[in-house]
Amino acid sequence: MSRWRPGARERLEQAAIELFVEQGFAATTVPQITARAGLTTRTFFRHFADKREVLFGGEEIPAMATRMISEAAPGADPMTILVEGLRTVAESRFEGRRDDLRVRRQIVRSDPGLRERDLRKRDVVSAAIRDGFRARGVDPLRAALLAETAVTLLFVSLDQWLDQDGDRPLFAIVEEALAALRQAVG
Amino acid sequence: MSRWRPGARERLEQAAIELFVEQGFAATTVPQITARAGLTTRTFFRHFADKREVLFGGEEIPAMATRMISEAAPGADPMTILVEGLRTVAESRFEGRRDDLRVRRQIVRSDPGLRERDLRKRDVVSAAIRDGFRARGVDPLRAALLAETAVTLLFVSLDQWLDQDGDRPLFAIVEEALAALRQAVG
DNA sequence: AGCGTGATGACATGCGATGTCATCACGTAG
DNA sequence: CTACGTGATGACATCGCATGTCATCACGCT
Repeated sequence: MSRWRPGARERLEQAAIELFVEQGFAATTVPQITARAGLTTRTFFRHFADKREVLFGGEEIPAMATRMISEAAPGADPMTILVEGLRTVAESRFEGRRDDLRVRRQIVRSDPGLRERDLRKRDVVSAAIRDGFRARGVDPLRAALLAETAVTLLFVSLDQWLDQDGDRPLFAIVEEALAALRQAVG
Repeated sequence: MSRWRPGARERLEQAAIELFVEQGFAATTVPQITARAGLTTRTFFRHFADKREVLFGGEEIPAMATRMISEAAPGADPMTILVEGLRTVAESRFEGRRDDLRVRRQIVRSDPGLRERDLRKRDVVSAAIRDGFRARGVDPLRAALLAETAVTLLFVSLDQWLDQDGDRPLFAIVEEALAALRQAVG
């Protein structure tokens, strides 16, 4: 084995979530997190830019968006690309993780600072989609509107999906939301 | 005159914007702002919850949204209420302030933390619209989608409006964005 | 065996943010 | 005219986040 136990980042994420649930985000200090993970404060900030970031590790979704849009068939309709992308993201990144996501949502809702960070992460997704469509030649206004709409559909549906008692698939709710949106604005 | 020069809040806002332009948001300390405004650090935090908030003083837009939605004609179509609300906000809160808003946008763009705060302010607007429609009996899914769409239309259009060299009215761009959205999702 | 590399620990520091109490001017009641 | 309440501000202290710097140690490569 190496000098240090492996998985420092994962241990920090786990310890942080535990402490946030136990005593709240604001009441949890970084030294408490690192103590539980068996590391030092300085190491925490080498893995995460700030205390909030420990809850928002992944950059996979914007990367998926960029890839899926750039690899779509040359003449494909943007809205078709969008819906297929939403299906892929819903099924690969959210489906089957409802309990974890509910815990996360509860923590995020408990702190305005975490809500801000959450919104910025969504904005990064939106920017990736927007830039992806622009690279395909979609005009900037439409690209921006499509990107914002995609993020709206995904996260409004995500909230409904986490609220429900049953187990309707997330993407079914996304499709329902899209139909509702079309009716509402049309 | 009173013991203290009046307009402490306005002086702090003015001094902060000046310093942010001169030397950047991160490089500006609260003591620098208060020194220029002739006040103390403690007084700054009595007027603003944190350093970012000095750029986001107004709560008028969510209040306008709540009022306009609740006072609309009983049977009015939600989308009609929305568009009329966008017209009112565009003309009363943005039109004629392009230079100020450009400076503000530049400052906000220069710092990720300010971008986060900006997104949260938009989210407050969205929540006000959503709750307003729910109070009218609109079903929750549609209320959330309408609210997010309204915020998207307003701020995507605002960006285009600040980018343009000419002087098309903001609301004209909002209408163009709505047409583009209808075509894109329909 | 020696060296480079990368992750971590140890130490120091600045600033944001907050709690507490004192100070002073104004308005109002008596 | 005096006394008191009220509200804004100043002065002081404190905590925790965030960051810079250097040392330490294991591993892999040569």
